[in-house]
Amino acid sequence: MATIYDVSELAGVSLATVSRVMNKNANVSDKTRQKVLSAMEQLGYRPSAIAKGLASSRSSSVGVLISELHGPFYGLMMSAIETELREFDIHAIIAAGHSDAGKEAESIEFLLSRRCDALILWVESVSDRYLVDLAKRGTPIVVIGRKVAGIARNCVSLNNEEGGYLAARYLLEQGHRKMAYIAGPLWKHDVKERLSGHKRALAEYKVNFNEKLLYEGDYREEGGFRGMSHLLGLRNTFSAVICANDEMAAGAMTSARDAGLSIPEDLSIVGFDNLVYARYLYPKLTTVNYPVREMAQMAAHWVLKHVYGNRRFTTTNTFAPALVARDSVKKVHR
Amino acid sequence: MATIYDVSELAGVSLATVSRVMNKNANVSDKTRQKVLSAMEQLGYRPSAIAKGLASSRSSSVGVLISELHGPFYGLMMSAIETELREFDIHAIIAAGHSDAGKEAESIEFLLSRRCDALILWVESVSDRYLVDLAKRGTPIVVIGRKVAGIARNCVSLNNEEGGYLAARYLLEQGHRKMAYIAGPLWKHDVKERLSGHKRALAEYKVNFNEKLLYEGDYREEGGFRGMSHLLGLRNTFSAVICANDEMAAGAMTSARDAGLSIPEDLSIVGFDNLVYARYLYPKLTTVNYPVREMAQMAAHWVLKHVYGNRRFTTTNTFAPALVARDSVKKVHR
DNA sequence: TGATATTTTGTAAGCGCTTACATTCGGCAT
DNA sequence: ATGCCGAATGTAAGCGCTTACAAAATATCA
Repeated sequence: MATIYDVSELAGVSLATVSRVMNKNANVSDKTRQKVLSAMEQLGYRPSAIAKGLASSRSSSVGVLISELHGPFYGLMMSAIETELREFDIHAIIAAGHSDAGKEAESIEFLLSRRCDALILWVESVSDRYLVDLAKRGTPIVVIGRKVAGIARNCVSLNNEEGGYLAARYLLEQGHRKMAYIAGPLWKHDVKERLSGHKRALAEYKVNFNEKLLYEGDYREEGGFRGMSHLLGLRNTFSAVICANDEMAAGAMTSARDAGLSIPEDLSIVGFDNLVYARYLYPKLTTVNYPVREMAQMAAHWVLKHVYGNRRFTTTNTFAPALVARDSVKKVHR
Repeated sequence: MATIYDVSELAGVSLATVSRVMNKNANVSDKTRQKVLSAMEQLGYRPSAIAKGLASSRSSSVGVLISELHGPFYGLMMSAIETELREFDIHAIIAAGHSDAGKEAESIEFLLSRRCDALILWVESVSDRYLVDLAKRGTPIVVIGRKVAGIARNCVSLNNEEGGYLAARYLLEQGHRKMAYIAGPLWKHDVKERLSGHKRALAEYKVNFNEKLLYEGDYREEGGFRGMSHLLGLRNTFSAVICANDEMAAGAMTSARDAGLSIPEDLSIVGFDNLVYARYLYPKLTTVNYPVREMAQMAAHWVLKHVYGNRRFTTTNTFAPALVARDSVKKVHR
């Protein structure tokens, strides 16, 4: 592969000049620029990002850590970040944390060893403390989906509590009083927040929260399926179930149907996230919108602004959820 | 950030020795190794992947190009590749090609400039010729999901024709004779192959292929939705529709239902890919399995074996689809 | 026209590692 | 002691760029 030396030789100029035209930087006369450009062309020259990174201590890459590389939620997030960054020739180096503190930390170290200029992190297991310390280590970080005290300005988060509240309130408004709740893994921050919003709405309507009707799922279809099966096996009755995310809602619907129930006639269901496919489920899922794309873009903009000095962006730290009413909830007359 | 110099100084040894213990290479006495290790520990030293790459002309990274960063299909692929590679401390640098020849080529150049040790490519728009030339440029490549003449040994592909055949034959066996077909973008290789397998099955059963009942979709829910709406508006009748992938099947189901049809009673549907969520659709989708994960792993193994010299892997180039019968097809008695 | 300001170009010293080669160190046979 | 040999360690030359700083070329103006 051709190097900058080859180019400089063929063009009959010095190294520095070639470097200058590459970086469209300084003053280079048109004549030399042309010579260099055509030499590059002839040689099929591609600058080595590696050498460039070493010399400039700028890797033009930002590390992105998410829980999983698959899944509609992270997929969208990743995609949005990549798109924003790519426009500025910044590359996203993507790693998975698998919701495990050890792996999350390991992935972060990995990204750091890659000398990323900044890190965008969706982390669930690592402690607030760890993140605060990390932020001090020099590489700028932005935490997405979580609000960490002490580095709040580096966080882009959703008001999950409000989301949980909205879902429950909607159901209450529709007349439901007995509802089950399929949560995500209870140790996760957002899971707890959604649940507490849920309880707040119940309290507001003076209805009791029934612990028996709470199931701890896994945020995946499978967990929703099992959760619903479990709930249906109970002696308690309920007219609606709230799932802490859409994937579990999909699984729950399948399970309910397997049990012979029809939705929403026999049972109303609400999800959370508003994934693309929520509107292709049957019936179309009523859910709470999680503005992932916007948040991901915001994280990218933060980096573009604070790390790469692009002044055109303004940043916000918190986002609001919103209820999206579709067909999976029936109004009940009491 | 601490460098190798800092470590060597603190440990009181030379650069080379530090490098040796990092690479668990040559003969280093236990005593020195310990000194070095503890110096690293003290300094919180992380070797710079960048400097290492420059010096060794090995980046320990492989470029992965897929069409989109989101979407269940690519997500799974990416995830599987990353998992396999990571185990050997090789990192995947992921880029999106957006099914556009220009962007695909650009992304490839990008990955090349990053000096990836190898490339795993899911490309749809770039020509066979381009790929053959690319393979000659030095960086080893493996093409996934497509069989390119001339570099067949570097390809990991699925027999799409067979998949199309299986879907159609299944429907024929169930007694269906009038079927519609919602294809993907017709310029894509796999789309054409699936369609031709479809036609082969029809021919075998002496059933005419009705061009009117062919709709060109976009491989996404949206396209399936529109395709179904279009087909239902036709004067022709049909008892089943085959969608060239599961996402379109999901959209098609929604549209059919919006039109008041129930599935599979009024209309049978078959998908392709067997995405995770196929079994959470209602009714559970009958589809053709695409062994993405296995294929992705195979691509990773190929690289591990041929590029990084890991002899433990054996490689296969072609994979077979298989029909997964679930609930979206009704048997018709004729 | 000559002196000075301004552009344009070149020189060379890194950036943080790897690695071929040279050197040193012990241990052992003689 | 002497000499040899393999193992352990050190030396130094890159890898392909960037970037002060210096030098040369050109423009500007009295």
